Amino acid sequence: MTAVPPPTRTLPLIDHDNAAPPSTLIDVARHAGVSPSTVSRILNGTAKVSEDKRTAVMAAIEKMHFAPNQMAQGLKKGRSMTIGIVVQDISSPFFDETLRGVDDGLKGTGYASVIVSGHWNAVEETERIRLLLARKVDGIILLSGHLGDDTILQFANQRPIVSTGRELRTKSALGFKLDNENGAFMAVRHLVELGHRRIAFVTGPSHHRDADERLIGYKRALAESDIAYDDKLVVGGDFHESGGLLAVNHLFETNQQFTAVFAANDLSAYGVRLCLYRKGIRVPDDISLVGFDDLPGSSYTTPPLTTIRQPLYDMGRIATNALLALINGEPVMAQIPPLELVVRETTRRVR
Amino acid sequence: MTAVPPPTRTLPLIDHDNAAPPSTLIDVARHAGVSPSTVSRILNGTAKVSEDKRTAVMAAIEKMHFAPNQMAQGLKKGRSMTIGIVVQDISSPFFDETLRGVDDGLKGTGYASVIVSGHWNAVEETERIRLLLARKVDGIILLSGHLGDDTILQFANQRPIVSTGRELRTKSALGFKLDNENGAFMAVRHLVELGHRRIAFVTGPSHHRDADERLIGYKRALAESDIAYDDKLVVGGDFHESGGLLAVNHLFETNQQFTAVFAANDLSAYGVRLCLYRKGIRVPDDISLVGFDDLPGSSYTTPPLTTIRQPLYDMGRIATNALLALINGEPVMAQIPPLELVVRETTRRVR
DNA sequence: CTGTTAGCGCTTTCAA
DNA sequence: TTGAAAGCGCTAACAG
Repeated sequence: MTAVPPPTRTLPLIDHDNAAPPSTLIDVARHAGVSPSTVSRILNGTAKVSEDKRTAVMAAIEKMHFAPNQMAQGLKKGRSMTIGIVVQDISSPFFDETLRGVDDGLKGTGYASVIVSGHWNAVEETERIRLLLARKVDGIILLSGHLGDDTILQFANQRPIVSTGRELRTKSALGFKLDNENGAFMAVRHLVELGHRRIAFVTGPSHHRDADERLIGYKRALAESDIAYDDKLVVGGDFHESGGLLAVNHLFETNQQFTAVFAANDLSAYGVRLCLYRKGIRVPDDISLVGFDDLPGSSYTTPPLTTIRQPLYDMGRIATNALLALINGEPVMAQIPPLELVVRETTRRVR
Repeated sequence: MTAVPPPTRTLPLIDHDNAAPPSTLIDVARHAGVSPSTVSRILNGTAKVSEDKRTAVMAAIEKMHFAPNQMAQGLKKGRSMTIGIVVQDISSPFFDETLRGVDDGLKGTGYASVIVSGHWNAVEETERIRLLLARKVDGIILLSGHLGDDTILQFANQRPIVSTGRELRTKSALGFKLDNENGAFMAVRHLVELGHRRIAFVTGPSHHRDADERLIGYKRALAESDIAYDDKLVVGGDFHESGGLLAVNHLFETNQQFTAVFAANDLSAYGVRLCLYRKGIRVPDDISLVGFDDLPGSSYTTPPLTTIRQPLYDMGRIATNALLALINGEPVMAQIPPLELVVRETTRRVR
């Protein structure tokens, strides 16, 4: 027997399976008997390549299950084919709808997205954007951000950014927003037209831009209808169900009289709805209710919710197209659909 | 005047702004008067570095706003610090909760995730996994996948994979599932204990593993309660609200008698609820209703939904921890919490 | 403790 | 049309 010195490292043989060694472009080249550049050219259509070499290469690629290493490609080309998305809440139907739009907008472009959450907080948001930038994302979409325009602009000269919830337009940054004030105006106006005059308002989180604008719209609608503003009818919510429930509870505890409530978003409205149910108050027979957002679930509440529809999905698509345009240095144009009142079954004429 | 030849390329000067040129590690080294390796060592804590050099480097990093290029790092180290998540629906409260768990599990690890959707379809799912692999993700989490175990295993020898909804355990793949059958059993059992004997079942999509198992649980509960199985009480849904609504509608159209309905998931239950509302049937007074999932919204439906709680968030965390362990070659152990019945207000004793 | 050197896997001049 | 060679930004031996 020949004494072969055993390898010094003990490999867990059992672990090997049929582990396919990830093949590289060089492997393919070797296998096909051509140079790496030729393979690259075929992959990218960068130059004309003779038919026989092409087929040889294709065969090798097929056989070796080769797929170019995107990190290497990215490093070389300076493009990661990845965009970053900053949301505020990783699990909220609100952001979901928008993300669906983004996803569809990215379809077929070769781009993938990494989603991070700013958790409704400027510090964390900044942090996350830094991370995305270090990952060399090719662009960033900011959904309902909490940053100042100046900060955005700062970041935007590293990578293009498009942001919802703000007006902005430079060579590398685009922002667009919906008319929250007018949306709220429409909601309250609808209620007024049904004869309501004591209309409560469940606000969003304090200092939240959208929420504040909705409050303004509420006030304006009252003013234009010659209804005196009563701040005891305005009660604090937090854009969540629990906030809405607590808010209306508070209204009852302080003995307010009202025939309708307008909630700053649909989630709050759901909470309001539950509170009313608990008190045995019928919707819309006793009290009318209007939300804001038109979440996918809002057509299936009991009863289906009257609300202001935000074009969430479209915003995702539009933001994506705009970002792609910015990245490619193409002209951007963003035509965003307006808010609209969706009358379902939680509102009715006051008796 | 000296005639200076104009540059051949016309640069859009206006575009330049204060564009900070992304600095590299080499820039930092030069700036601090040390070698690149020293900078790298400081960044990675790979070796001891004298205090003065360290401070010089830190200063340079600070000053130049340097952040290491992750693509270069990744290429070199063979780790992208990115994991891939495959969901089936980019905007569903079901996946959201799980994603939140994943997100929390990743917190502080330096990993980011790219989320892709298989759209409930094996072909697309395979395609997406290929994409993730080409992106050199360090591991993959598969949520409610549609692939066969063999396919998973195949992929798993490129990168570790953990999957929900299947039992699996190799060196590079882990799968775990909840006991859907037992969950359904508990739901129906609860109804039976309340005196119900005519219990309708709204199924999930056909050939969907979880859905099928829930049907089996439904049947078993009936059998063990000596209630004859009546297939006219079992009607097809699709895990969406609309399916639930249509299903119950069908029940009425075919004149079935029943006092309770068990929906294969919460979304279906919402649809059932709406159908009942439209018919003027009270829940739970006239008909009891049980769902499956316990989505975040289910405690705010009207009335709050009795359902089988899936530990969605925990599954996300557990899957993440397991994947991280697989990636690092550590031993994995997954202790998953059980399903449980959450009794809320859509069920009551039959009169 | 620190600098030099050689790549990671790919693309892209530059010549031929 | 095709190959050789340089290099994207970083890390990891290997000397010193």
